Amino acid sequence: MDTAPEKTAATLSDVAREAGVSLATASRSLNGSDRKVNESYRRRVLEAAERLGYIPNLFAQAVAKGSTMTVALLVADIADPYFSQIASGVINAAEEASLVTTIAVTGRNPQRELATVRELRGQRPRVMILAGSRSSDSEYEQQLLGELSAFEENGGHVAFISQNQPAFTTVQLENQAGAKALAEALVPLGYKKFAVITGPGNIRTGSERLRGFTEGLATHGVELDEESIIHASFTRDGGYEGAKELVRNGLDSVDLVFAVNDVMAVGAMSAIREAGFDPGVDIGVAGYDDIPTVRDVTPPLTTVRVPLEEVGRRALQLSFGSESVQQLATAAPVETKVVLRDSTPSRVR
Amino acid sequence: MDTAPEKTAATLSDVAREAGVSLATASRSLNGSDRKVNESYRRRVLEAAERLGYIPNLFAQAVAKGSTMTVALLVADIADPYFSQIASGVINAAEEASLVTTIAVTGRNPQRELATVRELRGQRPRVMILAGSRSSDSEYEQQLLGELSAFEENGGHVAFISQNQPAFTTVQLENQAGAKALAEALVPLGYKKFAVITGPGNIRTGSERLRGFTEGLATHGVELDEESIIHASFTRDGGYEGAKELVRNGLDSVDLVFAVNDVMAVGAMSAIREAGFDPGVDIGVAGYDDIPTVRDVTPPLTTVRVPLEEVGRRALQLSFGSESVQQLATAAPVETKVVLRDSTPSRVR
DNA sequence: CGTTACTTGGGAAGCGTTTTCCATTGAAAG
DNA sequence: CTTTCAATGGAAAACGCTTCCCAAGTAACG
Repeated sequence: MDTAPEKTAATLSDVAREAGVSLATASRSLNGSDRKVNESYRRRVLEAAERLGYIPNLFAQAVAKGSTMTVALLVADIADPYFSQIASGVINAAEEASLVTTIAVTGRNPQRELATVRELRGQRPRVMILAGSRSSDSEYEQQLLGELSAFEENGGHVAFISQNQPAFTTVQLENQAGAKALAEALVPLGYKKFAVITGPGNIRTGSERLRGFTEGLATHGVELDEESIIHASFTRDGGYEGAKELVRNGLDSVDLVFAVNDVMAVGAMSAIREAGFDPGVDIGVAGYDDIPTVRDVTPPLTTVRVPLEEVGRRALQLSFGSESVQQLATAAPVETKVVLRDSTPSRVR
Repeated sequence: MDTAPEKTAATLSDVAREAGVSLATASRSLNGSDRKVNESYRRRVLEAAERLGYIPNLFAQAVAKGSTMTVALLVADIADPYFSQIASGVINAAEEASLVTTIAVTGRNPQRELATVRELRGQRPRVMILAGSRSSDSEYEQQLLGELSAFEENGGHVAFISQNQPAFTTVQLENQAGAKALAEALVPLGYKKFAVITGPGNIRTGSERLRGFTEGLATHGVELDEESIIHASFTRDGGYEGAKELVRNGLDSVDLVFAVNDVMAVGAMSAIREAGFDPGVDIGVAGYDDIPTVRDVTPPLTTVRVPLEEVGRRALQLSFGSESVQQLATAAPVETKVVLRDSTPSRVR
């Protein structure tokens, strides 16, 4: 049995001893301290560290300093492109600030989300970023908000993405305005009879987009009746099933289906196609988010672009900014923009 | 200015004092200790903790115990579905074992990868999982391997995904065998003239898949000439550009293009379509990985399924397993399977 | 009952750092 | 020459926890 030697990693005391200096001096030479240390000492320490392959223990540092290098990110599902893009932005921004990102997933389960937040607090992260799809289930919501307030009172920062969460820093995603703009861009193309596939009632992002869309239609005097709104799970399969239901209800009268996010829209398109309709020809389809893949489905999907990477980045920066910067940026929402593609060709003449 | 009170979080001593017991007893009642503590004491501690909103400081625990609760995951690009699915598996498995996952991205840059590994060591994670696309650039590779060995010598675990990295635990992805099987499934469908879009020469996953594919063709007496192999970046845009190049070189003689991963294949399909060809009709297209979106592109993409979530999960489990379990599982690669879809219809008769 | 053997609380050491505080030195100032 | 002060090294306290070790209490046993 080739049992490994398993000598534990070199510690700072090892380095100090090796260099023949005190612990204090070693610490000061290695980690950015304001205290000056004689160049010759510093060199000796650095060399000793090199020789021993010393790597400072981040956790011990955190304990000693009373502040950590971590930012915690909560997402519903990291495999969903929406979240993985946000994560990408957060991670990159964090690395630039030499912070470490830890990710936890909630699976859109409020109960689990609450539990996760609680556990995450144990990490004493500098920032906790909660991304999207917060449910509006009030029982848990209260507790969640309470937990987060406590976290902030102990010196942590919280940033929400997408929710308008008055008590905390938020990267506003303008779901309602974006969806409204989409509707207003669609009507002039000649679409008359709309259907919407949205998420479960308790998912805010979905409701907001639905509301905005309805509003946009109303502006043009188009009404969206109850039967054309169908609720499904917030995933690709949800979109697929939603469209199936739409088909069952008789798709013929419908002009255009708006799925409240791109993955749902993509699923819907597949279902529509399977039902023998030709998306983009027989019926328009639109999504929301502009995730990368929608350029590559056929036909390319009309959607509302939201710069997800940028959003993640911004969430991190915001949570560090001074009060005023936060106010400002919270006030100035991220730029969303309607992107018309072939899935919604013009129908006029 | 509504300056927050900013009382720092309750500590274990606070709890002990509040409950009127010693630190030791408090610790033992709260965190799973083997030592039994009198029920009445335990209750008092628990109540005190509740009252104070005490949450144990994970880092302090880690320092005290000399072992951490983190697993570090290194990916090239978290926004790439390939990696985000793996990440999903890792995170879920980690949470089940109540471990915290930290993610770092390397952007496929060997230099950055090396630096990241070095920094990650500072976290003293229980496990470090390096996912895919390791380059075979020997200069950095040596240093990387050295860094990892040092990490293991200090008691850490390392798991590779996809690479056959003899010195470390590895989740084998059978790239070569999978691609070979794909080729062997494709030839009988009547395809004769193949082209391959692969990654930069130094990305192993790409080379292995290319090699397997070539091998599979050879089995059936089909040869793949140098000009039909084009190198591009390992991303969607790489696939797109690669296909464009293929088109420029004259696509007419080509029957089927195999892109070594799905995102590339999807990009390639778009380029092919833009060039006026009809993928799946004029020309077959195949990818690799079976990421979720390929079901929803048109036509649905033929590919090789690799259960990415499962792979991530397994990577984590493996790195904890006993020696023998590791050997076994390292030996038993994860199951890959050719999935024929409409992008490669049969051409015979 | 007297011994021995468990239990179980608490004091204190220890984990790997940072940082406070003191002590020493040497130079500038009078 | 003293006196004062800015520099800079080191001893030790501190961070928030776990755990070793001891002592006191209780149970078991002959």
